[in-house]
Amino acid sequence: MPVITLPDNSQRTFDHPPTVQEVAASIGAGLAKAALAGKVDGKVVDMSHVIDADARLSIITERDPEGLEIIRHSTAHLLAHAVKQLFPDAQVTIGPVIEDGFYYDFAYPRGFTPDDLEKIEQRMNELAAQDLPVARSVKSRAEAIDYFAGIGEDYKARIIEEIPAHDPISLYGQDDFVDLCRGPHVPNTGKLKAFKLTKLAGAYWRGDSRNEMLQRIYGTAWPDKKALNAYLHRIEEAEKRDHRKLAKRLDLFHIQPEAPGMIFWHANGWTVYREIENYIRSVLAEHGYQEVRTPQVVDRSLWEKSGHWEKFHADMFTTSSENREYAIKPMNCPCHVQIFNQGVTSYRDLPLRLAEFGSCHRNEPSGTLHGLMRLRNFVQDDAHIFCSEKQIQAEVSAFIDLLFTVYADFGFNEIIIKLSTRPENRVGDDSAWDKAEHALEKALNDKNLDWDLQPGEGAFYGPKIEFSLKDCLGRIWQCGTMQVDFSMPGRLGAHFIAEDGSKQVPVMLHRAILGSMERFIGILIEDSGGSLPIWLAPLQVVVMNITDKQAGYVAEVEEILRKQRFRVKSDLRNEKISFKIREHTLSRVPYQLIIGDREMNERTVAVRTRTGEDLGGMSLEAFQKHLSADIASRSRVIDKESSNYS
RNA sequence: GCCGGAGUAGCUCAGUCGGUAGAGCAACUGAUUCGUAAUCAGUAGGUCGGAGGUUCGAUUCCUCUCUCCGGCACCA
Repeated sequence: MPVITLPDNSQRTFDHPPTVQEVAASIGAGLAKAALAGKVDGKVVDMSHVIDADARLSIITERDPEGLEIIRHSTAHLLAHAVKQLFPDAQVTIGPVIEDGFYYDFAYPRGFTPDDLEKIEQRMNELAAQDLPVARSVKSRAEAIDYFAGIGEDYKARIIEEIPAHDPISLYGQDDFVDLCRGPHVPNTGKLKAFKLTKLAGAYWRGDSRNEMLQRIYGTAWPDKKALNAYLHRIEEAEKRDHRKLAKRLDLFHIQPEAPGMIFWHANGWTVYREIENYIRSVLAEHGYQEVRTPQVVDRSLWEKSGHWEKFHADMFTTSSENREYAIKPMNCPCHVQIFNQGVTSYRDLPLRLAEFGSCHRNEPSGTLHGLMRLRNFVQDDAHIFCSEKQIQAEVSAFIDLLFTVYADFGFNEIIIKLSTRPENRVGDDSAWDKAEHALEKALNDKNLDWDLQPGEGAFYGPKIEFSLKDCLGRIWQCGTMQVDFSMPGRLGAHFIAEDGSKQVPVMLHRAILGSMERFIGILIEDSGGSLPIWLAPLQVVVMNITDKQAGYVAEVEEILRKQRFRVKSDLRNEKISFKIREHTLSRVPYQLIIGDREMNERTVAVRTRTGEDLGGMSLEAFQKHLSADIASRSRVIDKESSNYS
């Protein structure tokens, strides 16, 4: 009879192969009640699972990560159950667990409405309250297909057809609802105590836009109401950091319908932009790049040679004049090759690093536009490194180091790295792709970085490493990139003379640190909640008087700071000091100087920060020193708590 | 592009038996000169995203369209 070893290494024996439920009950009634599943020799199984051999067992409750995942998965089933009861014509498809929740896709001729969502959630609550037992059963493939086809669940039948023939098909039933599922699931619906349906969306069947669109319902589920409410509160707070909302409050930029996907930068936002651009400029100069500038509008023939016209045509804006057809550049690379072609011929000139803050236009689909994150006109901190094959590894490696240094200056530590390999739609032969993919992979591994592979996601001319950051709601946006391209230089006639006198085609590395200036700024705004680090803050210091008497001294202080190139403004309005402080705190001005009779007479300033800290009185010289040091360190003066707007 | 939702004053929003629109904040004017997150009073401000249609009459009903928001697909 099986010997069960528990996590504390105690052992239990049974006179028959017990279920997980029985073992849990033998340990204690409380645990048996709290149990959601078992982990047998590392594999998560249902409570009803029979243990027929010696095994290590741990009981999973809602406190375990696996337990939470089971709750979410079972809640997805509960959702499908409720939908089938309310809308019998709807067909179920898939319902996986995702970060913080789950979704379920349904095939239904009309879209669900927000009203439907409420009814469905109501029904889910009723079904959970009934504490329905959830039972697992196993069918053969043929039986399962027959079963689902028989009840009109064509999508499920199609899913089963793709499961390898020898795998058993497990079904989970609760009340009148049966779903195909690998499991495991909670033992009964009463375990599902805290969930909420969050949004409705369309989603293509099997994620392919050539297929029909299904109705997706998203939801979130937690062990208890408290955790659910904490999650909802967290999302609410995160939404306040939305860069589009903060842009309005902080007067950074706007977008209007006449120019969808393009930014009208206001003075405040443009100050941030310029600071970042100049910072990158200095970094590039330090690392051996030359900045160049190339045309916006270029004849079609160049795009044909580069391959863009064929592979990227739908994404380009075109225009014509005097019988010539042009494209507004979607990328800078072909233009940089033109500069390379103007002179460089010797291997001694390589690697040649050409950088450009290149303004690119791409005709992105309307549904994709998203504030600063996804635009039709954006500027890349772009550069192309022309080098020999031997130099690739060192260049890629140096770039990765540079990128991490820069990101650290902006305070980003959590960087998501992915390697995207050859797509279906591509130029260049496979041996070139082999080399390019290998070079990138090696660079990542040499640095012991964690990265994920994204097969088929590379650019049409080469594979790429993507460096991504998350926005306030956890959406991932690609920022930096490094791409190895063995094709384009050759297509555009680039070559150099090697040591041995032979004519060779250079390799081209496409790389960007921030990616799109706009997107990076968007992320930065959300990450900082609007409290941009002082070196980027549009306004660094505001000087305020308490009464009209001090106006002269305030103007003097302002003038002194302005002459030193600090971004400073005075606020001489006839308002109470607390009113002014509130306003400038809400607009996230890092330093607020308060000047009353005392400061005026002593020729000092009283310093308050946007986080509400009172630094007390100090001489103007002392403040200037403090300010300079703060700016130079690029340290981030961020208080995420106090950057919440009510 | 596809599915769903939304578009009312500078901002945040109210306004469903269809009868030419309201609030708070901001702005402007006046009073107040007040030391660390909102002083008081008054004034002004809208072709209700745009175009058609139904109607005696449309912010409200219908159609088309633009933009935005959330997803999907695509991508920096």
